[in-house]
Amino acid sequence: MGKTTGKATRNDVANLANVSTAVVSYVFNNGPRNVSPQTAQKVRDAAAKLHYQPNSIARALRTGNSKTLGAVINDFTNPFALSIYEKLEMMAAEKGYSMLFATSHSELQKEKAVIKELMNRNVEALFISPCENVTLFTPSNENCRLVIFDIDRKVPNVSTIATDYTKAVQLGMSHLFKHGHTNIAMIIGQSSNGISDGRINGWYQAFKNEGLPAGHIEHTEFSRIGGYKAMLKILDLKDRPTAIFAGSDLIALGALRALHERHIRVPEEIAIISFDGSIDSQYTYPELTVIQQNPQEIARLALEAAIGPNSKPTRHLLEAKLVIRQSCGCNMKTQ
Amino acid sequence: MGKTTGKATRNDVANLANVSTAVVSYVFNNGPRNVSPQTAQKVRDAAAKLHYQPNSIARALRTGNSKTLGAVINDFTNPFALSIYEKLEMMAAEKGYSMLFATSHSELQKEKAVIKELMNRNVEALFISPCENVTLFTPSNENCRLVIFDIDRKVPNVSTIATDYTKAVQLGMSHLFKHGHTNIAMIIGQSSNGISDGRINGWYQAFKNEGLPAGHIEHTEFSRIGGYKAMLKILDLKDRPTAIFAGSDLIALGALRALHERHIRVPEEIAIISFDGSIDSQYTYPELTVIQQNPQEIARLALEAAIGPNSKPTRHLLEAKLVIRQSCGCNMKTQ
DNA sequence: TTGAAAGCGCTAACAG
DNA sequence: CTGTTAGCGCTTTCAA
Repeated sequence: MGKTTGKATRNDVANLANVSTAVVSYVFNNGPRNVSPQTAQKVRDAAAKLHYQPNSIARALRTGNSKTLGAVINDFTNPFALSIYEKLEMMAAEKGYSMLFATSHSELQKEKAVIKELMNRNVEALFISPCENVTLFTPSNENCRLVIFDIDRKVPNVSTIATDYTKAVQLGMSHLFKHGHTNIAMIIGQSSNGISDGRINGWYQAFKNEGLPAGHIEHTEFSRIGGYKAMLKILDLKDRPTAIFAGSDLIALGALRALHERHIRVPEEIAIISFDGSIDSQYTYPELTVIQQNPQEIARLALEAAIGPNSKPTRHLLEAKLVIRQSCGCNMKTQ
Repeated sequence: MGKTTGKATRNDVANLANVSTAVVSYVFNNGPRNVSPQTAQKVRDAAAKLHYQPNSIARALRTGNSKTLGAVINDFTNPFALSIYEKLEMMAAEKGYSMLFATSHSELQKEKAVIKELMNRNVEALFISPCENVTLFTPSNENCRLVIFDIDRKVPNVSTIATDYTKAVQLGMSHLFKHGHTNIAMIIGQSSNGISDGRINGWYQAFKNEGLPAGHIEHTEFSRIGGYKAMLKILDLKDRPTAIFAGSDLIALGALRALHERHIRVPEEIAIISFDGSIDSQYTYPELTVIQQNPQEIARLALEAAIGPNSKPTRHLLEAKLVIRQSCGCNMKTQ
C-alpha cells in the first residue's frame, strides 16, 4: 500500500495482478502499448478489489499536464458571469479537466496574486473576466494559455472572447428610438485604465445614426449598488431622460431599485434596456428587455481556446440578440 | 532547466547558487533545517534571477498534501450559496489553499461522479451544499474531510454547518403573526429523500404556538422558477393566503414574479418573508424582509472544519436574524 | 549549517 | 504483448 495516503497504488495492483507496473498503466491509459484482453481483465479485477484510483497528482507531475484549468472571478454574485463558468466547468469536466477558482474582488493587486498562484499550480489555461479593472497584467507563460472575456480588442498572446458590444448597443438603442425616446442615458462601469468599452462606441454611433445629440453617460461600478447610485444621480439631472440603457443586468437591478424608491414607474415614466440577459433579468419588476449574450457559445469558444488543439491565440466577437420583455415599453399589461 | 515545462526548477537554483537542492528547500520552506543568512540570500538571488517558482504538484506528490479543497456547487446562479464560497475561497487562499469547483446540477448521479473526481484529485476536504437531492452518498475517505452545508442533523464522519432553521422560521412567522396574518402559506424545496427540513418543523411549531391550524405548504424546487410555479398554484387555492413564507430568496424571486404578473400588490394584498438574505433580496420590488443567514460565519466554520487542527467532525447550528424591509408590510412608502 | 540520496506514484522509452 | 527502469520536482532523513 502507498505509505502516505493509505490508498492502493499502481504497485499494489501490479503485484496482485501479477503483472508489471507498466501494464497497469497501459490498461488505465489505453496505451501507449497494447495489452491482451485477459491480462487487462486481471488488472481491472485487481484494481477493483483494491479500490485503486490513479493518483492524478503523480500523473500530473510525470506528464506535465495538470488537466486543470483556472478561473479568476471577480464577483460571485453575478449570475451572468457565473453561468458562463458553470457551462465551462461542465464541458471541461467531460474532457477530464477540473477547474480551480479564485477571487480577485476586482482589485488589481489581488488579481495579480491569484493569477500567479493559479499559474504556480500549473493550470493549463486561465480564464479571466476582468471587470472595471481590466487586467493589463497578462503574464507570459508558455505553459499556460490565457483567455480573457469581455475585451473586444486584440491582446498579444491571449485569446479574447467578447460580444460585439458596439453592434449590440446599437441594437438596443434602435429599439428605444422606435419607442420614441430621444433623451436616453447610459449607465456603465468604468474602465479605470482608459480602455474604451465597445458599448460606448456603440452608444455614440447610435445617436449619430439617428442624427441626435448623444445622451448622458453615467459611469459607475459594474454592480447592483453601482447601478443604484448612478440612477439616483441621473434622476437629479435637470433634463431627466425618459429611457436608460444599463450596461449590465446588475446595473439594471440597482437602477430599478432607485426608480422604485422614487416611485417612478417603469416603463411608463422611464424605460430601461439592459445588457447581458442573465436569469436575474427575468425576475425583476418589470421584467427587463435585454440585449442577450450567449453564455453557452462563449463557454464553448473559451474552452476551445483553452484546451483545443490549435494553440494560436484566437479572438472571437459574438452576436447578441434583443429579447423584448416589458421594461422597454413593449408588452405592457393593462393594470 | 526543467525539461517538461521549460521553467526553472529547484535544481537550477541550487546550481546557480552553488548549494545543494536541500538548501533551496530549507530556504523556501523556512525549515526544517536552518540556513545561514548569507546562503539564504544567495539562494533567493538565484531564484529571483531564474524566476523560480516552486512546483506545487511535485510538492503535493512528495508531501501528500495537495493544499487543495473541493466544492460541489449545484446552482451557480444562487448568490447566497456563492457568497459563502466566495468568502471560503478568500480565507482558504490566505492559508495557501486553492479551491476546485465542480457542478452537480442537483443531479445525484452527477454529484457522485464529481465527488469521486474531486477526491481523486486529492482534495484535503470537500464542501457540499446539497439542495433538494440531499446527498446520501458520503464516501468515506480517510484523506478527505467532508463538510456539508444546510443539514442540521448528524451525519457520521462528516462536519455539518447549518442555520437553525426551526428557530429561524419561527422568528419570521412571529413577525408575520404580528402583522395580523393567520392564513399563511409556505413555499419550499422538497427533500426528495424524505429528510425533513428544519424549516418545516419550525413552520408547524410556529402555528402550534399561536394556536392556529398550520398553513398550506407548497413543495417545489429551490429555484426562481420553482418559486414562480408554486406561487401560481397558491394563487389558485380556494382560501388564498395573505402572506407567504419563502424557503429561499430564489423562491421569493419567483413568487414575486408570479404576483406581479397577476397584478397582486405586495405587501398590501400578499406579504412575503424570505429566507437567506442574499444580495438579491435587497434589489427586488418590494425589497424583501428576510431571515438572514450569516455567510461569513458559515464560511469561517466550514474552513475550520475543513483544515483546522481538530480533525473530529463537528456540527454547527447558527442563529439567523430578522431583517425587516418592505415585503412584510413594514416600512411602507406612501405612494 | 550543509549535502547526498531515497522516494512520493506515475508514464513511457526501451528492451525483450 | 510484457517487463525494467529512469526520472518528473520536490521534501526530508541521515550523515558529514
